[in-house]
Amino acid sequence: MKILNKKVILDDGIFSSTTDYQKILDDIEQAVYAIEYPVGSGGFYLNGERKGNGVKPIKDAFIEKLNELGWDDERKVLNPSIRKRKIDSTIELSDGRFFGVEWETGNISSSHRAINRLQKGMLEQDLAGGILILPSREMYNYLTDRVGNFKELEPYFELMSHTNINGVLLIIEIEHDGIDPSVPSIKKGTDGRALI
Amino acid sequence: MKILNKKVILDDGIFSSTTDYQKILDDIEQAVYAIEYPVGSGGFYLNGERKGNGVKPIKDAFIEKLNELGWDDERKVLNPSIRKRKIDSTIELSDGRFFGVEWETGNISSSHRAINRLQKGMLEQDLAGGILILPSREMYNYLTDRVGNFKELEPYFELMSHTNINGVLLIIEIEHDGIDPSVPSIKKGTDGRALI
DNA sequence: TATGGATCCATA
DNA sequence: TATGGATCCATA
Repeated sequence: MKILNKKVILDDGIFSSTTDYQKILDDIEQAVYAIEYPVGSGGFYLNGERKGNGVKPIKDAFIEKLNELGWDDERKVLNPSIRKRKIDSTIELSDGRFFGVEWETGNISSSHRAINRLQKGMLEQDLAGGILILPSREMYNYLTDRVGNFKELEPYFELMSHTNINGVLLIIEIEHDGIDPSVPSIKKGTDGRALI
Repeated sequence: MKILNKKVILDDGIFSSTTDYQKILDDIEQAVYAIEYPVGSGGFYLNGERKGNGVKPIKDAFIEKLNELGWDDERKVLNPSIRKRKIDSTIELSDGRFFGVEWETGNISSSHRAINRLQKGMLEQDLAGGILILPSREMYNYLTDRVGNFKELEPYFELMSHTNINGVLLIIEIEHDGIDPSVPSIKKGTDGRALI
């Protein structure tokens, strides 16, 4: 899997200048690039059937990879305030706050909620920042109809930036490495481990 | 149908002091209270089956009533900029701007998008304000699972207020008048006219 | 019971 | 093709 774009929605320049933040970006890149399909292919290939691939296994693979890098998925996290926020994956920072990542697999409308969930955590000082990861519109063509995608959320980026909430908020656009008609469709319920 | 609550999310005190705004609130109240089920009962009664009632006919009845009061549903509106915004119902103001109303019937996550849609219109100066109408949690119990409801959006109200966008933004909580096991369930696809 | 999601539909 | 919706599922 590859990263096409990292769009900065909010950045007050403070947390983004820390080494904690650099480590977070490294982890995210590593986890995205680690997602393989088929396993061992050295890349992420979809079979080209439009609306033909389920999204959950891809997300599971990413979250599992972050777990390996020391992050906590929403079931692992112990801090009560963070646990209630039900953020896909979080990591604790040197100052006791957290950083949250959402990998969007629901309907595009739930991408609006995901951004709100991250901004709410920032506004309430639990989060130093957050990242929402979305498929490109090109990748979206091969996934479950109406799932969140970068292009469809783009018209709202300016609105989402129009606030004085402190911290860093990014939206990262990802994409498959190519189409390969010989690979099977990714089905709903497939074990995410199979994609790392 | 009755109104339980009018929550002010944004109000800069300017548009909210106009007679245009008073007329808008009157129209909304009139349209909500005009929704009857069964027709002629003088109220809005649900049959008490949990998750048993479709929401579209209720919305259709409300939008049709606003049309009668001079508002434009998303298919009627002619102004190109407003038309693109796909707001459920709008009305043109004395100053050439518009006011928008969304009656939420989709998933709760789409209520986040509906608020963003209204705030975007306000930020871009097309709208002087907007209203989102949501069922109470009590009413939600009898509607399609996971539809937008006031209580579930409430934790986000403070975040939604945390911006300096000009104009008025309200969230109105509505509720049925009572339960009557003798009335039929409201089914998907039922003509909204039947509920006015 | 509460909340995030996953999926497919309708219409311009 | 693009966008808002409508519905039901999974899990804590």
